[in-house]
Formats: sequence, C-alpha cells, structure tokens
Amino acid sequence: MLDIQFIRDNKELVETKASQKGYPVNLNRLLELDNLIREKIPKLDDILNQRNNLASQISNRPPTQDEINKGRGLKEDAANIDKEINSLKFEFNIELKKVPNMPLEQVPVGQSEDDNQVIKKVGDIKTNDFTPVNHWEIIDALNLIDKKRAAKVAGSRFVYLKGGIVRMQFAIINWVIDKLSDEQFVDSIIKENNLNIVAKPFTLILPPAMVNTNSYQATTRLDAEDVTYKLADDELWMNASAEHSLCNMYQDEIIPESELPLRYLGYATSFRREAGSYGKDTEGIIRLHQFDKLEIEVFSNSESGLDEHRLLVALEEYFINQLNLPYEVMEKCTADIGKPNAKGVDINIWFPGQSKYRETHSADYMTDYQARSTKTRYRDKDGKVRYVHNNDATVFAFSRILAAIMENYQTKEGKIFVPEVIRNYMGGINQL
RNA sequence: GGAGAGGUGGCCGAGUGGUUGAAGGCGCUGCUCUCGAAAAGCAGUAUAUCGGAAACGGUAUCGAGGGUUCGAAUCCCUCCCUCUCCGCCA
Repeated sequence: MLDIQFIRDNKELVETKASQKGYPVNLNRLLELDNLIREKIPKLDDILNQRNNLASQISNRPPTQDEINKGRGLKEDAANIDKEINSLKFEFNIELKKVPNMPLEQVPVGQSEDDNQVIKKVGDIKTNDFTPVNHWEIIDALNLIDKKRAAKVAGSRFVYLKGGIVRMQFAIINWVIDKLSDEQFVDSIIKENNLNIVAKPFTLILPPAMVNTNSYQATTRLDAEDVTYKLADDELWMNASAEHSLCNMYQDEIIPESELPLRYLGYATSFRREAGSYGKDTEGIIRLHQFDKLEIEVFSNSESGLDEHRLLVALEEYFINQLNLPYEVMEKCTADIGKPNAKGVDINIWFPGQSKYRETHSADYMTDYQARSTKTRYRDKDGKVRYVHNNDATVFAFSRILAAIMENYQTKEGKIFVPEVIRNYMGGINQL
C-alpha cells in the first residue's frame, strides 16, 4: 500500500503516476473517506475517555443507578461511532489498495510493454551450419519429456520431465547455491558494480508452497483467483511465485536495522492457472501450470533498496553469462512494472529455435509498498520505526531456462551439450 | 481426526472483574561513580492512531474477533496458533 500521508500531500502526482502505470485511480473518494475517518476518531476517543473516567471514579464501590445509566449511554454512543468508523475504514482500505506504488523517476513512461527499453544486449547470437529447432522438438526426440501422459494424469500444461534434463535442473540448483552462499563471490559482484551495500551471502530457504488469504493479498501481485489456484475449502492459495511466501515472512515484525539486509535464496514450485493464455505457448515447456524456481527475496533498509535491486540484476546477468546465453536487459516501463513495483527489470534470453528473445527473468523493486501491507518494519539507528524495502528477483525459472539451454546448446545431430559451468555438477556428462 | 494443557511487553514471568499499558527479573540505552572498564546506584526503554511545530496529551492493543458489565488481561462464545498423548502418515 502507498502511504496515505503521501497521497494527501501529492494528490495530482499520485493520480498521474498511477495512470502511467495503467492503474488509473480517482483519489477523491479515498481522501473524502480519510477526512471522515479522521473527523470521527477524536469524537470516539472523547466518548471513550468519558467512559474511562466514569469507571475509575466508581472503582471499588457499587455504582449508583445514575452512573449505570450514564455508562450505558456512553457505551451505546461509542458503539455507534465505532460502527460508522469501521464501515468507512472498510471502504477506505478498498480504495487505498487500488493505488499502485509510485514508479521511480528513472522508470521510462510507457503505454504498454512495447515501451520497455532494452538497455543492453549481451552475447553473440551464434550462426550455425544447421537450422536450430524448437526445444520441444529436441526434447521429444531425446525422450526427455512426456506431455501426453502428463495430460492424461493432470491435464494440459503439465509435463513429465525425464532423465538428463532433470539432472541438469539439479546441477544448476547446486551451482547457484554454491555461488550465492559464498560471501566472497557476493562481495565480488558488489564491488564490480560499485554498490554501496554489505557483502552478506544468501540464506537458502524452502518456503511454504501455500499461503493464507491475508498474506497472499498483502503481496499485491498475481493475487487474483484467475491467476492462482486457491483451495476451495481452506483459505489457502498455491504460490504463484515464492515471492508470496517469502515477502510475508516477517509480517508484523520490527527487525533491528543491524540484521539487515536479509538475503534469501528460495527454491519453490510455482503454480499458475494461465487462464486467458489458451493456445499460447502450448508446445514445449515455456508456459506450464507448474514450474520450479530459484528466487531471491531481500529485505533491506530504505537507503540500500535500490542498490540491492542492482545487485540482483547483476547476479541474474552473472549466471546467464556463465551459461553463455545471449540475452537482453530490459528496463520495464511504467505500464509494465506491475502494481507493487517502483522499478523493474526483465531479462530476455535468445531462443534460436524460435528466433526471438523470450522473458526468463525479472527483478522487482517494491520500495516500502509491500512492507506497508505485510507490516514489516525495522528500527533504524535513531530508534525510529520504518518500513523495510523489498526486492524480489528470479535467479532461474526452470523449464524456461532449460528450454533456453536446449535451444542454444543443440547440436546438428539433435543432441544437447551440457554447459561447461555445470558439467561438474552432472558427474562430468557433457552431452544429453 | 480424538483427548488434554496453554498463548501477557525484546525475553522470562506475576496478575482471575476496579487508575494494570500491565509487578518483578533479564536484556538494552543514558547518567553518576572510575584514569578506563567491570560492579553498583539512578533514570529511561512497546506499537498503532488522533491532536500538536514540539514538549506532551487522548484512544486502542495482554493470540484474533465477538459478547456480558458502570468497568475486562481477568467472565462467556467463536476462531487461530503452540505443546503433550493417541490415531494416521513421509
């Protein structure tokens, strides 16, 4: 949620930026409700004050009939105003949640994802002496996938992945764990990028795959029932991303600033309905109802939030570079960064079998927007309580990164070379 | 799923209807003492919200929500969570 004080002080700015993000809001009703609530609160407080005074006067002797009547009257008055305030607050919260986070100055203004800006392209697109094919043709031929049987058992957009490709997933996981647990490695990336943040390794974490409604909605991303699977009987949602269980970890807590940043490397399975994407990417393993992800979540103070974001992008790039995959880095425009984001970067990897870049990574910087709904705060050096800044980023979304490797590492003979950096993690196998 | 016990401040822990936002202890912060430190002594030490430039004041919060009462941490109801035993399972 956005700070109501900020909205009061910057009505026009908030409306402008909200519509730049594609979340047009009319703040009149919100501010009207805000005023009504703040008019009524002192009135309620006054009645409660009278009630407290009356009770402490009576203390330890039987009350007179007059006092009993007065007390009952005050109770009724308080209940009435309280009821009014609650219904105003209910509507207020609905209106407040409609307001998206404000984009940072540097975020390009745009109308749609077409206005995202490619800020760099890295790696040469190889020219082969053969025509590269789609990853699904390769894995099919190598018998590394079984979609027919998966459809029979679970439905479309599910797969059985088999054999070497599965092993490759675990190899990548172990490689990433080794790197991100290594303080010196993290430090080297920070130094290379001139970031003003501490070298602290990432804590490995396996989060819950399901999240209750309150936590799910506090994330303010992918929080609709047509995106996410919700268990009918319980108030539980399947993670559409580990972000949902990770960003809520410290809800209602006040963290000492000395413990920040908290850097987590989570591994979790994500579940998505993909409603509305019928017919899109039905082949292959680009768009599935279920996929595994190595994902980073960072809680930091407000000063380091942006540099933490830069660190995460740098780490994403490092791993892709090590895999020798051509990619482009894209600064997402206001229309594409998403409701809770202040800034966002996507990385698209080149898929030679499809002759195009496809989105494989995303790094999202939420400033204090998520923390205000998860109530995650820290106590700064002066003892002041402030909201943490959240950062979330993909390290690798499996199936997609496996598809990228398959297309980029395919041989003329229809085999797949194993990228050099992960060979040791695969028992030395160099080809699938 | 069945039976039982319990949830109080950063932590431990007292409190079963009346100035209890909450004793006491630990921790933390400041001051005194000291050349310095330790020890000791003194003082302070929750969050949210409203008003206020601030100092400060009002209100709410003892797992959550509702109820009884002039008055609730204390009584009643519902839910959540934790622990123990049984069952089931990896």
